[in-house]
Amino acid sequence: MGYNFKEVEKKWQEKWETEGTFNAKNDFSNTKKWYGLIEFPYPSGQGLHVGHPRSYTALDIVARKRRMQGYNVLYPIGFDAFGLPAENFAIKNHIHPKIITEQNINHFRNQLKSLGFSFDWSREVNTTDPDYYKWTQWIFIQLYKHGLAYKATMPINFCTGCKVGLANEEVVNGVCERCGSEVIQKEKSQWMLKITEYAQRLIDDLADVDFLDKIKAQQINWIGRSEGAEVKFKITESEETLTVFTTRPDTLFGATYMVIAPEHKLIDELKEKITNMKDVEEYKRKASLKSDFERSEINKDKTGVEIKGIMAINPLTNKEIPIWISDYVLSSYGTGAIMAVPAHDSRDYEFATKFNLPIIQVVDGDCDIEKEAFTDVETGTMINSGFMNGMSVKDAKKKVIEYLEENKIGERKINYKLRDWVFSRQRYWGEPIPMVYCEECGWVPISEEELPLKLPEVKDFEPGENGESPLAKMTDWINTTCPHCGKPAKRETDTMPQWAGSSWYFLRYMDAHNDKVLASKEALEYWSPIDWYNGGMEHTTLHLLYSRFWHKFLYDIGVVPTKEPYKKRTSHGMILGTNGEKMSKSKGNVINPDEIVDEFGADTFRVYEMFMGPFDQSASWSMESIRGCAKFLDRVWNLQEILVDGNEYSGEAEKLMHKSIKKVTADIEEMKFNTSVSTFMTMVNEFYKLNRINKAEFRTFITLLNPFAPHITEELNKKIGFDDELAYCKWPEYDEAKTVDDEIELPIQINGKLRGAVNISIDENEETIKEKVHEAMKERLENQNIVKEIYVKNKIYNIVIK
RNA sequence: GCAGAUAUGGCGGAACUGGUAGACGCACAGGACUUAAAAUCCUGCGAGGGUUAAACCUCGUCCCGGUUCGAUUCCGGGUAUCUGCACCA
Repeated sequence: MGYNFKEVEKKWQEKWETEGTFNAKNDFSNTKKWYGLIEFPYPSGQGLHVGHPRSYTALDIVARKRRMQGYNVLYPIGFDAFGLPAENFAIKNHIHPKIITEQNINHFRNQLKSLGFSFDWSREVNTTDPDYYKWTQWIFIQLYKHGLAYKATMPINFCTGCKVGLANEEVVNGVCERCGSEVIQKEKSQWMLKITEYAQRLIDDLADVDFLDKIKAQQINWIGRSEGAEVKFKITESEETLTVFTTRPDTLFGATYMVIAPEHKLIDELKEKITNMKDVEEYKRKASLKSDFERSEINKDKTGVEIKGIMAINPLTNKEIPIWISDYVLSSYGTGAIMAVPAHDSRDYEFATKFNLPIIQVVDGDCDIEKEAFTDVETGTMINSGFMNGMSVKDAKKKVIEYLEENKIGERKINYKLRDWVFSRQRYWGEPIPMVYCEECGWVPISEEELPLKLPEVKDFEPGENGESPLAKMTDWINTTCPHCGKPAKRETDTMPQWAGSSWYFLRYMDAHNDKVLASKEALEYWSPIDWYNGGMEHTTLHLLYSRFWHKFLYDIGVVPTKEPYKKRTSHGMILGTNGEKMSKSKGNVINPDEIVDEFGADTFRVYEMFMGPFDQSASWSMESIRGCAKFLDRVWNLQEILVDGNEYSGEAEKLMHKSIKKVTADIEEMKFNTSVSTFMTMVNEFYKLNRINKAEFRTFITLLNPFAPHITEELNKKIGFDDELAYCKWPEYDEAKTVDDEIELPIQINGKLRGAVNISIDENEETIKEKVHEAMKERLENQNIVKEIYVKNKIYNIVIK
């Protein structure tokens, strides 16, 4: 009789659901708690992607193992449901995004349930639910009250055809994805969050968490701390100064020109004095067409215009040097202006060579300055640098900063690449920003009792004409009174970015239905911090940083008990199409998880996704390989046919059992799920070779396999006569002494090449091994001069001959 | 461009802290069962040479170089591919 996965999986899923088997217990007295978190999905119209279950299965395995180890486990799920696709669908089809979102969520929920994850569905959250975003808005108000939210003028992508603001994603090769018109950068007043104030702490506190090293590196590089100095340059014919940030103040004597970003305010301030304003304006216009990314990408061919009529003065040499405008300098980094030292910076070198600007070498070292810039900071010696001549770069740096500070022309400065977070979106489908503008009082947050500030019902989701949110057309909603003085006032019409809801969702899971606070103190104290967070490598910069920032803020104001939200963070690789490319509708290589579950069942699906390759690396889908996993589970099912009695491991299987328990127990912690599955396969092969498996061995085997394939193992457990369920049974233990072989085959090498092997008992005396080895290698060693013999205990015996 | 990662048979991959490269699975080939096919079971399976068969030999973990008795693993220099780049999530 074959294994009927359809019947069995349905039976167990229904049982788990009606009994709430996997719901976390609100018993805060159990001190062993474990909180596992996966990134909640965006419920797209395409349904679940086969990539989602890779992460969910992995932590599901850990969660199930933890339950067996006696932990009170919280493994929640929810939906990050605000976002562009639903809104764009709404515009096209005139359906409210709320309706589409609801449909999509229902679809996702069913798909997730069909895979047998041990989620606690009683705590499901949905970021678009007013009961949820009430608290997103509440956090924003706290940020505002603490001076971390402010208004600033920032550029948005603006489509000259549709007259609307666009997301970066909607800009393809500089034109609008929809209408093909030119996209320009347009200045707009937007809400900003001061994440830069937390930059140093976001770096420092990484020391206290267990994130993969590569994730820490990504975070640190993204924040981009660099030490250097700010230097003020005087401008001729003017009282203005031009301040630059540089990491190489030691090369100040070699600064032969300045470059400012096209958006730099100096241009406006000195436009009376600039004699070639036309050229400058034209260059600015062209630059506004490019994003920062394009600007740094296309730096092979540098462009720029000299600003005529004004010069800067090098504060050390007192020489006048020209000021240029170029888009390789970004307004968003540092001060938006640089001092160019072409001899010691390769971008400046390229620019100077192209425009014939002077190159003065100030650091001497092993390099031909005629050919390229000398950028090494370790070996050089200062030249052409007045009071710094003869110093090392390191000493010169120190000296020049002292000099700058003494003479009040500059100071030591730490700069971060990290920029403040642009928090406004000119969109409908997002959390309304709970702020009101009053002519008298300025920006005022709405009263917290009024939260949630619900999205008004609108019919038309088209964005407003001047890059404004669709809410700008809702005059009834906009007009309100000032919470402060009571006079007529207007609401903010921009909404929050999708990042908002996902920056704190993990807190809501701890106490999902609380209507007084975002989560109770007891729940926060008990469940914090998240013990293990797994998600995609593509989220390791932005989402991770944003949520850490919010968490730190909530810690500062006493809402949460820990500095960091996540104790441990790991990442999974992407699942690619069968052709090795990213799955996408247009490429026609999308695998639908429903079809896989229908054909093979959830257990096979889960086992396959764990077996397909190293968890942290991308893997291509293979329809052939998944059949191998289905076959494996059939073989597991058929083990019943060779089942014999026995309450203890039999002698012939004992080593296998202890070794396998050890391997799987460790593999799960290290996320080496693929080798766990290999271990299961090897076990099954061994049982068939022995042509018997006893009850004790069977029970251990299905317990180990249960987190991977929960349905079939629960069913087998019943079939072989156990009354309990594996979900909360005890995780198997192993005896270290029984995991080692008594006898091993010791490989023998001659000059590092494998030449044979001898059987030895474990930890055998070196003398007798030597005898055995020499006996075995007798012919090869005849008339040879033995130079050296190396024995690595129980590993290898190497003889070096000459 | 900047940042992070990856590279091993026909394919996915395994190999603990530098110690028998290729576990496990797929594909393929041969055999058993069957009237036949599917399913299942058994055997083989890096390349080249060698042998009736074996033994055995040489090469082989992206490329070039180094350290070492010994390198997929460590070091230096390259190449290729993947991911992110702030309004996709």
